[in-house]
Parts: sequence; structure tokens; C-alpha cells
Amino acid sequence: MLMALTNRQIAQIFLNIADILELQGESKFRFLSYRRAGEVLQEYPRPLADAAADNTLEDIPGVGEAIAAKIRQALETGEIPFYEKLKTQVPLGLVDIMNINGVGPKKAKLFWDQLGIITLPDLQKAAEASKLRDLAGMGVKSEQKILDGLATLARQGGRIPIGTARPIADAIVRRLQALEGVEDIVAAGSLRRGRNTIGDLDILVASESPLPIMDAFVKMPEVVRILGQGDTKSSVELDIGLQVDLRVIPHARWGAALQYFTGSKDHNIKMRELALKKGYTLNEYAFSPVDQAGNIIEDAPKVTFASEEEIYQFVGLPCIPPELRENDGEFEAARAHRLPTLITIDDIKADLHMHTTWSDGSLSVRQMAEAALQRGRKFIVITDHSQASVIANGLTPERLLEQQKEVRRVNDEMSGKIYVLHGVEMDIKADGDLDLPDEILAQLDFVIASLHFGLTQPREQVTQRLLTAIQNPHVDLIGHPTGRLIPDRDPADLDIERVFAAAKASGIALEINANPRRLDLDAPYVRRAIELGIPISINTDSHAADNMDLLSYGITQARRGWAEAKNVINTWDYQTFMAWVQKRGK
DNA sequence: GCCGTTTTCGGCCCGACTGTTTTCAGTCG
Repeated sequence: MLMALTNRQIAQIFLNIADILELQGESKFRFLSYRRAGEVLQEYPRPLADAAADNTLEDIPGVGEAIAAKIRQALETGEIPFYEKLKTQVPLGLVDIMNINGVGPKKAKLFWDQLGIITLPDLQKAAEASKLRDLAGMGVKSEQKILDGLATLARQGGRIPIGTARPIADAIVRRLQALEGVEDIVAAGSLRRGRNTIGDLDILVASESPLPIMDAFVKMPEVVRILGQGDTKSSVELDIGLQVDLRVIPHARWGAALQYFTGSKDHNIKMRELALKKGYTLNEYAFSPVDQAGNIIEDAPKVTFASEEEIYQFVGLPCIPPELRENDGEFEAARAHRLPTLITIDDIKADLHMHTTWSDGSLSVRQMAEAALQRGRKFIVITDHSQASVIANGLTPERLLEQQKEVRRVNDEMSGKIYVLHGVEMDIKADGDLDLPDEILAQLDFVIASLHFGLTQPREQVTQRLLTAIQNPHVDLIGHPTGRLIPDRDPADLDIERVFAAAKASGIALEINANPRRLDLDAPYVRRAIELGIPISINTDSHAADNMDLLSYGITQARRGWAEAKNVINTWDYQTFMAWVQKRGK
């Protein structure tokens, strides 16, 4: 029996193919095609088997005839002969070696050819034995840089969650902002686009005097290593293994710089192509007129802008919000004037998922209501855990009904300043049963059903559990549907299209859990759910007052999923919301 | 290998910094 390859596994194969082809000196356009396909497939929301079945593989951007054929091979046989052949020509360990900062295809090949190095430990040993410094183009400094890079890789191992990165970025921004000569400052890059995880921080500063700012930057206390320091650009590594890049530019060129350093890379490539069609080359500073051959016309004036809006306007487009800049349909939508009016945090009126001291929260019902009121919420639902979550002190039916009295009392006490509703976050048990009987659920204002255990069950089993919950008429929302935790727990292996189909049929809402460790649903799924007309709900799952401030992460995720206010039930007023839950069979 | 408001063929984004070099290749974002 063949084990089906996941989208991510197939994507990784294409990324590896790209690295191997690059190392072999293949045409850059060829290996870049494989890399782009790999990157796109990592994010593709549908199972590739489904796309193969309905013949839409080649509709995926970056996937043409050749790559579609290879995806089919992977799905049908579990391997791609072309990839198997490449692996006999180039050891796969070289792909890891190319991931070291400062080592690219040329160096990796050099180490392999000259010293037979094919794994990270091989490289470590050779560097420690001072064997790298005598190779052509190498020296003592390069050798040390590789040892540093190996240490970084071991310490950090990849991207960090946005919930960790954003506070660090905010702190750096606040510190640099206080310096003389800083006219403007922003954290750009994948942080500004709101990605779930951040590879490194890109800080952009507008100033006429970069040097003192660079100096203060590289001397920040948490800096353990200076990776580079130039006139306009510096890079450092922080104690937690995070790389931070600083760019300083004059304010008159802020627009192009901000656009450029926000990315994504693919989005920017597209922007430059659009500029070229208008007869300009675009870099991080300005549009420069080019001649027929594509050479910059030296004496022609360059076009600079202070705002991003003007950059987009110059290529004939409305400004594309940072969260959409992934070259994933946003240019087509912009050209057709069909960009979504993305939801903002000000659209949110309610938080429908929160815990109190009745289960594993740290505040009372009353205290949570006051904290929510303080943050401008118009209504909330108290949704403590149900009995199966023993560790979280989950509620038995008796305690749940006991709690309801308190919730009703608090609602009265708040006298309309904020409405406090009573619900539950009910477990979908590992055996597939729901944790509370229908006659209890029927007495609640709002019911969330969530998977907390058995997340590693086989696809059919875990999917069926969610379907059971979705088809129960008392359940209104599926909480954190895939159960993933960033960065350490993979999502459950759901047949997500079946989940969506069932949700669509039952009219249930799906959650974007705003906690930055969850951010579940992920943005591509949000976009797909919205396409299908499934209501989305953004909630903080708060266990304490300050958890409510994590809402912005959920909003960002919704925006990345192209969500408008109308797609999100938390934007409804109290009466509309109550009418919806009552119509659902209460 | 992908792709098309100039194209189904002939293009395919751009600059900063480093380390090793005497003018630049490699790497990165």
C-alpha cells in the first residue's frame, strides 16, 4: 500500500530539485522555476490529488506542463524519477550545506569536489581542522564565517513564530525611534505581511544621517554578532539566533524602499516587470527610465515617491495591502479593481471564545467581561472547557448549568454596556463522540466544538470526528480547526475539502484562533473557506485579560486570507448575531 | 521550466556587502 505524499512533501522535493540543479550549474531560469513551484505548492490549500483529479494542476501559478507531470508521478507512484536520478548525481546533504548563511551552490560544490564534504558534520570537521581556508577563493575569515553559520543553524533551526518576532521588532523600533535624525521607521518584510513565522527582521529607517543609526543598531545589547555593516545596510544576529537587517534611506525615497523591503520577493519581481513594461526599471530607490535595450538612460530624471500608494499608482494599480503581496492573484484582482476591502480590527464587535476560572482561565466571568468592555467589545461568549478536558478542569453538565446562572447575573450587572453570553468549548473526544449531550447543548447560547486530543489519528478517523461535530445542529463554530501549534505541532491530517463541504452545508462557522501559537485556520484555508461562502469567526481564546490583545494577530491572518468584514461573524451587531444563532436551531 | 494588454518563442528583477581579489565572484535578500 502506497503512502500518499502530502503537499508539503511534494513541495520539498521541488525545492530540493531546485537546489541540486543550481549546484549543477543549470540555467538559472530552470532552477528558479522549480523553486517557485515548490514555494507555491507549500501554500496550496487543496490536496494536490484533488487538483490532479479535476485537471487543474496547471492552473496553479508556477506549475506548467512539466511540473504538473512530475506532481502526477509523485501522487501515483510516491516518487519522481527525475528527482531520484538527481539524487544519484548529487548527495542530498549538499542541500543542507547550502542552507548555511554564506554558503551557496558554488561553495558547496567546491567543498564537495575538493574535500568530499557531503554532510553538515563533514563540513564542521573540515572547518575546525582549518582545511577550508586554503581552497580557492576561501580564507581564514570565510572559514570562520562558516563555523558561525553552522552554530547559528544549530542554535536556531529555522523561522520563529510571529508572536515572538513582533514584540522584538517593536522593541527595536522603539529604541531606534528615539535616536536623533530618525524621521520614520517601520518593521517591513514578512513581519509586515503578517506571515505566521518570520525568517529575519527587516527594519527600515528614513534619515539623512545613516551612520550614527547604524552604529547604535550594531551596538544593541542583544546583538551577539555583526554580520555586515555598510553605508546604508547593516545586519546583526541577536542572542536568540534571529537575524535583523537595517536599511537607512532618505525620506524622499520612502515609497519605493518600503514597497521593496516589504516584499514578497515574487510580488516584487512582478512589480519590476510591470515597471519595465512602462519603460522604467524599479529598484529600492526609484523608477529609472530605460532605453529599448533595457539600459538606464543616465541623464533622464529618476522618479521617486514618498509613499507606497504612489509607487503602485505609477504602474497603474491601486495600492495592494501588504498582507496580499504574495504574487498569488493580487495583481489580477488589482487590475480588475476587485481587491477586497480587508477587515480591520475596528470592525470587530465580539469575542466568541474565552475561558474563566471555571475551567483553566485566570479571571472570573465578571473580570473577563470588564476586560472585554475596556477593549471596546460589544458582546462576548464565555466558553469554558467541557469535562473531557480534565487537565483544564473542564465542566460537567452540572457545573456548566451552574455557571450559566453566574453568566446571566453578570450580564444583568453589566446592564447593556456589554452583553455576556453563555457557551462552551466542547471537546470532540478521541473516539468521535461529542463531550456533552444535545439536551445540555440546547440550553446554551453558543457552542464551539474543538479537537484537543487524537490529533495524530489517520485522516479518515480525525476527519470523521470533525464531521460529526459539524453536523450536530447545536454546534455553531469549530474552534482552531486543524489543531496545529506553531512551531511544534503539525496540523491534524484532515480531508479539508470534506470539512469545508460539510461546513458549507450546515452553515457553521470556522474559527481563526488569534493566538499567535495557533493562527488556525491558516490563511490559504481562510481564503478557500471564504470562496466557498463559509462564515469565519476570529477569536482570542483568552485565558487572561491581556490575551484579548492578541486579536490583532487573528485580524492579520484573516487579511492574509482576503477576508472582508462581511465574511466574519464577529463584525455583526448583537441582534444580528443572536438572530443567526437562533436560526441555527436554538 | 514558465508564461503572454507587444510574444506559443524568447524572454525571464536588482542592488549591497564581503572576502578575496587587484576588478570581481559569490551570496543574500
